[in-house]
Amino acid sequence: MKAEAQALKGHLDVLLLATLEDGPRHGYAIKEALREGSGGRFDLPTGTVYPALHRLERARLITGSWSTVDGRRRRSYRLTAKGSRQLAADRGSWQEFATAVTALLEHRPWPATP
Amino acid sequence: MKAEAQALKGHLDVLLLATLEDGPRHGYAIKEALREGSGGRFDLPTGTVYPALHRLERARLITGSWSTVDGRRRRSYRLTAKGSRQLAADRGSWQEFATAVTALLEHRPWPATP
DNA sequence: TCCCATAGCTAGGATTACTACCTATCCACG
DNA sequence: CGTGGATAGGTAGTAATCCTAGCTATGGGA
Repeated sequence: MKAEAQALKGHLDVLLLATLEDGPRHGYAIKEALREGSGGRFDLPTGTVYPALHRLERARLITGSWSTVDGRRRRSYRLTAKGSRQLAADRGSWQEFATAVTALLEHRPWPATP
Repeated sequence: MKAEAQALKGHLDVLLLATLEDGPRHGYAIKEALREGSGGRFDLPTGTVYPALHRLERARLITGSWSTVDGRRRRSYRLTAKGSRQLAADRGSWQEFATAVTALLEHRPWPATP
């Protein structure tokens, strides 16, 4: 059993959607954006990224199109309308989730302070 | 496929350990502590809680002992020394993780602010 | 009387991210 | 020239996690 495995814990999809928010990117660029945007913490193997993109495409949250740049084929992805809505919703969920976990870990009562 | 499924996303173990930080609790009480401490957000089914406790016990992060209160048998758990160390480490990991995700979702450059 | 809260449990399934592997191009360096 | 690294895409199979669905049992209140 590995120690650092499963580092993304179900939040990969939001992160992928978020990297596409300011315009289309291809898979490898998305991977790099996550690595750089997280200070190197999320340096994901391609075996994590590509299947996830396929999953998002099947769910119609993103759409991809092939192109060729410098002899290398690329698949560029962009957010669909559904994907944008999902991203907004997931952002909210993350906030809630993070607040709840932090509250429990910091031993604070839930912010219901009347 | 369910929408709200998999709500814990790999962070269940830290939360369980955290509820035991201020003293021993039995499984059901742990479940209630999580529910109340999260404002109802983490209302976990027992099929999530009990197997997780067994997992933590196998890993020697907690130890359990049987007792009987009001004719009901209980298994009380408490943190081991290893569990305490793990909790401290996991708290740090959570902070890092949450910071990274938030940075990416908020489109901020990584906190390298000079 | 009957159901709810309390208290414990398991089996099996769905989902997820990972490891390990593969192909191919372009470019820098020796 | 040729080799390795960065770029760019991919798959198969596995481990881990949390969930659903089901089970047993007690005590107390409607």
